[in-house]
Amino acid sequence: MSPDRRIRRTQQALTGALVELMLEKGFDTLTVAEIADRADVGRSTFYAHYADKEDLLQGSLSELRDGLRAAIEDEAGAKASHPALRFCRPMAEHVGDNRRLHALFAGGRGSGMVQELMREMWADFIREGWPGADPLAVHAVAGAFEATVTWWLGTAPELSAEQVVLRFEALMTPALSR
Amino acid sequence: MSPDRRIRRTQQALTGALVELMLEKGFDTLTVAEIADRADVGRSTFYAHYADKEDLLQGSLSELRDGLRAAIEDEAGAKASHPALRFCRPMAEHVGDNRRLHALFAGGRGSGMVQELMREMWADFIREGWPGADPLAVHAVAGAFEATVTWWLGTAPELSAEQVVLRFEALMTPALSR
DNA sequence: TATGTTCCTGAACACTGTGTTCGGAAACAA
DNA sequence: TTGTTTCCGAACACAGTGTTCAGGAACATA
Repeated sequence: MSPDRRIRRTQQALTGALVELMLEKGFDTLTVAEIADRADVGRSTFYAHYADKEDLLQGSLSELRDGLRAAIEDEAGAKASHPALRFCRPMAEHVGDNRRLHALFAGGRGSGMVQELMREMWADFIREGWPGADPLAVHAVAGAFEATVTWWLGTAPELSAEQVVLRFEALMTPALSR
Repeated sequence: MSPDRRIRRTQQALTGALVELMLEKGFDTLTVAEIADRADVGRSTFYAHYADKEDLLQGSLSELRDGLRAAIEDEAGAKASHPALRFCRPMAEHVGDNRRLHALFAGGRGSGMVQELMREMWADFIREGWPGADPLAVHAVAGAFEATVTWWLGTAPELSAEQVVLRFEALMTPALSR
């Protein structure tokens, strides 16, 4: 991709350090010096590549997003009680397998921006499985799912992904098939 | 309430300035100096009353919350398709009448903390109208409502509160009455 | 392998915002 | 009036940001 290997090295190190540190202490309290240190990169080098923390996050996010989307679409053939909810099961399983990561996304620790992007992504998934959907319904379902995940990870972590999916589908299916 | 009038004056001025400024430019970019200036209060005085921005917000929030709750409970007798949704109509009307305020709450501009508290408050309302409710369902409905309001104010502001309520109730009622 | 370009580095700098301290002036309750 | 409490503003130390620059290292190319 990148012509110069040094650029690739540096950027990979920085995004890697960002993810590591976000898992350890969230995004808001992170400093640029901290990220550069962890990446073993000079602080001035950071600014040669990114304008600020948010800029780096933005860049890293599309990667994470693509990875997530791939992980979901692997199991896209799954059956669901309503096509709009096809995303639920693979997504819930991904959440269950990467709880710390998703706690960052769903909870408030991910800098707002992450949260917004995740919600938008969920809305996309719903739209894909549900052509011609009412936009109000799409956002309502996305919000319901996000809140459910947040509640799951924060308050009822003993539940399995399967249990959450079943209860969520049982709740939302009647709303969608009217 | 307060023994000393100066304390009351100062704290009222500060919370007032906070709300004003939050409406103008959100919470995150606010500085303590800015708040103190707007309140016409010395910066050191600010720190004599509050540890930091968040502390002041916390204090102001319970007021706002109480005001909101009162505004809702005035119209608590309203009919709804399901008791758990009784909060929707008065809340949506309050949102419609105070769009700038709620755009702060629902959107990401309110510092995360606000957002969390609002969601918790919505969950409370739902629980009150729906004793013995499944906690997953409560959070799902609260999340759905929050996302709906965010979508409304951000993407479809031309809708009236009445329209939003009708569509939201039509969507969620089948989910709740099973 | 030699050459010219590009990138990385570390230190320095100016700047903004934070939170604390303190002595004198003003407002307060009694 | 008197003694207490609060307010003020200026000063201070500190942490983080974003920029600049000169020298050295890594690179692509021929």
